[in-house]
Amino acid sequence: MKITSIRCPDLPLSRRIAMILKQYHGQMRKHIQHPLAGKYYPLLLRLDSKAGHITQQDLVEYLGIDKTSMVRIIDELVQANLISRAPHPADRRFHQILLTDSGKALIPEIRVAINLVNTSMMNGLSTAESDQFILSLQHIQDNLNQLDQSPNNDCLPASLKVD
Amino acid sequence: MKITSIRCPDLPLSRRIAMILKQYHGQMRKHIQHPLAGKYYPLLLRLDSKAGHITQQDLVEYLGIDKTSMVRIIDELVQANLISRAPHPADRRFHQILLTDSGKALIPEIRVAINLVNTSMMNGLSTAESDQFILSLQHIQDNLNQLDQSPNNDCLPASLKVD
DNA sequence: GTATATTAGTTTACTTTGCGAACTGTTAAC
DNA sequence: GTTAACAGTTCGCAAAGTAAACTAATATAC
Repeated sequence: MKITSIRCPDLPLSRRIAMILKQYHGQMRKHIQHPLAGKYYPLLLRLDSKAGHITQQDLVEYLGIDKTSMVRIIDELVQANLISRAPHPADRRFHQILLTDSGKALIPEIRVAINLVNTSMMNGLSTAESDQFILSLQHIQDNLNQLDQSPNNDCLPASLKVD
Repeated sequence: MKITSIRCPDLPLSRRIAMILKQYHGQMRKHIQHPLAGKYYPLLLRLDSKAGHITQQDLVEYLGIDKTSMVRIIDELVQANLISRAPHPADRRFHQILLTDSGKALIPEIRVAINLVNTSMMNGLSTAESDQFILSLQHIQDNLNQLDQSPNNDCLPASLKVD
């Protein structure tokens, strides 16, 4: 894949965001040696920060992916010996998902990669601007989540919607 | 899907962007009647704005998707009578992709939906803030594109992986 | 001018991913 | 104890990306 990055001033917002996301993932994969870690670093980070109190369902909600896909991912990571399933002491329906030592060993590299990619992509923005950018992102996410939850007069012909 | 939007202050940037993108697409689909238009509105918009001078390869580069997927999408849209393939007068390898009248008829609704979703998601941000947000997005995209193009061994924390 | 290489688009086959439905095992509600 | 709800699994399907081989048309080299 060589193409990319024709200057497109009239790019719709969603296209721009999608391209950013794609590039971001590509950069992360480039800067993390272990291919599974490059692919599933948000999951591994989550396991690291919430050590021992994460179930598959938690991950499904946190990562916003399908539970059947989650089973596949967990299987893959277990087989690669990066994580393990353990029975939950209080409720045997749950599986605790835990980082193995090999998994934990990957965390520092992941954090380095995130810092590198984040600072690279913010290059040229002032700290005030990049801070504001993050805040706006959170704000936008909140707005969209609210839209999603409101019963939402599906498709009003034109500009009738609440907001 | 009921879950979503657990407050995750430590959400990695890529996750946050991915969730925004997902929600955005969902909103667009909700506000555009025609399911194909809801799915492929960036393509249709592109055809509208560059009327008559777009080939499949152009769209592949613009949208950043695979050329075999592009064939499928074009086939689907042709069959739905929203676009048509026409031979290029100067070079018969090219196919001009054109909006049909039915396709053109969808454009206003798409523009309304984009305006609606964009303003909804920017709700609560000042105009200065949302302007700055768009600028930052463009800046970030440029930064990531440059990273992608440079041969890039920036920081090899571990063993040198050229690519 | 002919041979070769390149390009746009297509086809085929493979893989990945998400999703719905049905299933097991476990806990909660009554 | 029966029933409902939930976590996780399995299966089958559909959508979407990828890679390789292919056709047709054009460009380049000689």
